[in-house]
Amino acid sequence: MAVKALPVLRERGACCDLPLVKQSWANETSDLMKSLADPTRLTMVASLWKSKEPICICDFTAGLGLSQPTISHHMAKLKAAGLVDSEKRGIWTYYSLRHKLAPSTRRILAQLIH
Amino acid sequence: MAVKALPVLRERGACCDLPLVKQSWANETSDLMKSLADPTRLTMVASLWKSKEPICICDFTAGLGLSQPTISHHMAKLKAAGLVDSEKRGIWTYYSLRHKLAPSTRRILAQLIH
DNA sequence: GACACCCATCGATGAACATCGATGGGTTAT
DNA sequence: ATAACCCATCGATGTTCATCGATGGGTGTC
Repeated sequence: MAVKALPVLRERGACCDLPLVKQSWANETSDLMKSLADPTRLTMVASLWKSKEPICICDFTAGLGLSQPTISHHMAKLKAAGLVDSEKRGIWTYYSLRHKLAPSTRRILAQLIH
Repeated sequence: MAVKALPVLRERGACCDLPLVKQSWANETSDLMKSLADPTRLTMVASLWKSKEPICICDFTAGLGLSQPTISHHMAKLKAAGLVDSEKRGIWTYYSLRHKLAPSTRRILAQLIH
């Protein structure tokens, strides 16, 4: 117990420099994460990503075992996040991945889904 | 208004086939997204990612303007998600990105942060 | 030993979210 | 026109989450 080479300063914020990250980036990215932080929405996005063909809400209600308002609610969140487009074909409203998706967002989804 | 060629089926789940995604994947991935769905935690992870040097909690409290319990709480979530390691050096507890991070998780973070 | 300090945990509070039932607009078939 | 059907919105409810203050265990310093 003779030699000690550990930092023993006792002032807050004096032990190292914290590289503060730009706040706008953190806010925007956390919004994207929030929209994907749900198994139902993740399954929706992954299905749309893989199918490359629009899918209507009625199929999600049948496939996921949730009520139609719930599915619609999740879709509204994905749409608010700019991840999906909606298109009305005859009776049904079809959803698909947004065409003009930001390249960074597309790369994130590519890593997420597979 | 003579010819119409639109799909007019009227049964749920009859218009297309939904490729159901494996549930375990959705649950695990949504857990990861949840741990990242917060500006404070995102800033923490990004700072650790860039610094490549352990950072102590006291610096986060000073740099982010939050109370120490709040920072500790967020760190506990990141640790529960397997994203960070903690190491005690003298007085302070230092946090760093987990060494044995899954390659897929590492790729996701790489796309997220820059 | 006595004190100062860092950090994790607990309890409480207020906000945000997921889910559902019910309602209503819009469209197609009879 | 009437009925049937898809979908979005609204209200309500139970749950989860973020934040803080207070407490307590460790660990150095005097």
